[in-house]
Amino acid sequence: MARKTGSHSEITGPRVRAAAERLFARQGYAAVSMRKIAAEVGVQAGALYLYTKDKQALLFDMMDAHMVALLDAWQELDPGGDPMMRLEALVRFHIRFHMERQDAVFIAYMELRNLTPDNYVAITARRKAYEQVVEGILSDGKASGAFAVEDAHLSAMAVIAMLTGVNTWYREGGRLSLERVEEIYWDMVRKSLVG
Amino acid sequence: MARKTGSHSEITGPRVRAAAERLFARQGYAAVSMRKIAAEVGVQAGALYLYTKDKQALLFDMMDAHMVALLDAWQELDPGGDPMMRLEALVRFHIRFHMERQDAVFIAYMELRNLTPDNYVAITARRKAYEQVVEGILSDGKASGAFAVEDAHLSAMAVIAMLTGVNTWYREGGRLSLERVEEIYWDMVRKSLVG
DNA sequence: AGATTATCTGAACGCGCGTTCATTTCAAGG
DNA sequence: CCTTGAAATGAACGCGCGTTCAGATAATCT
Repeated sequence: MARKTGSHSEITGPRVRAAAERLFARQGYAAVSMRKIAAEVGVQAGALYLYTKDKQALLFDMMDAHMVALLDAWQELDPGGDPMMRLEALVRFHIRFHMERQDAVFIAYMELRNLTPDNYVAITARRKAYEQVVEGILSDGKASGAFAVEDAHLSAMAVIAMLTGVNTWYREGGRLSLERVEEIYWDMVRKSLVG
Repeated sequence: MARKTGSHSEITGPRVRAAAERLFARQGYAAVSMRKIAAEVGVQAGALYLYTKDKQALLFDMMDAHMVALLDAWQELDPGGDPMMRLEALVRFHIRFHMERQDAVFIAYMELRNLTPDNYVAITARRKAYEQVVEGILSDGKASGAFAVEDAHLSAMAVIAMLTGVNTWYREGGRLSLERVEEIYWDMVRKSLVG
């Protein structure tokens, strides 16, 4: 396994990234050594550098890929049009997408401070783009009279925090199915935004 | 500065704890060395051990103190009685309390995985106690018909996530005063829970 | 089979880690 | 002025860190 030839690959090798993602999510970037990641892959530490420039690139690559996947997936799914329908689609999408990527989400939220300044700026820009997707829907709904929103930015942040919070408590096989959770959250979000 | 005599103090020295809290919040527990904390206090690393058993105790003490302060402060403020009034009091209290302790809150959420198993259990128990405060209010309101809540636990988690989320975006001197933020969040929470 | 290239090892580098402890500094009380 | 004991130093300990690289190994192609 490895890159084709010459200089190191632009994209972290998938097995290395998967191992790093698991470990970063469970123990945190700073607490995970290259040797631990290598052991998880079944290789010596030096071999990792065939797939990644350094440890920081490992973190940045997975965070950036996650944010891009989030934005792309929503663009694919965005029905456009009626703000109420768009928001419902987004709420359900957000919960589903985040629940399917618990490790990546955890890392995206917890490891921002371990990014170099340049990388921090890049990831933060992606986050802002997603926040503006939500804020845009709320603004449209406010303009059309569908939502009774005083401050679209504040409400967007409130909705995102609420939805992402599912990750901290929901466990598969629990009392509620994910479909049920989706339903109830959408109900709460909708009610909190209409007069 | 230091303990009275004999064995190390049960309570981390306040200056050491303040320095550790600042640094843990900004760089993370794993990335902060005892030498960095010592430098922040203006002392050599060895001197820290006059005030704390070890690095782990530094983390646990501040997290435990934070959770106890949260629970005590609410007990002091809890008006009891009408669930709607209690919930409003809690929403405003939660936002204010958390905004005044941004570092401690950040640590309480981010550093759970750096606790030893015993310490993790202890802190998690405190968290559950607070979650049950909120869940209790929602259950009462459901029973009395004040709230249209399908699952009190889920709604409690949703509310807590939404409220704590304020910490991630609110900055003093911004567009909105904290009073205004309190107002809008309470409005959203209330609407999301009534029919 | 032999050559070529991709893949990986294992040792090494300088460094900072958490923690301990004998020793020194320093303020206060007699 | 001398004693006491608290407060802090600074060196030391063994260890694991991120990263590099010369060399070994394994796969592929002619």
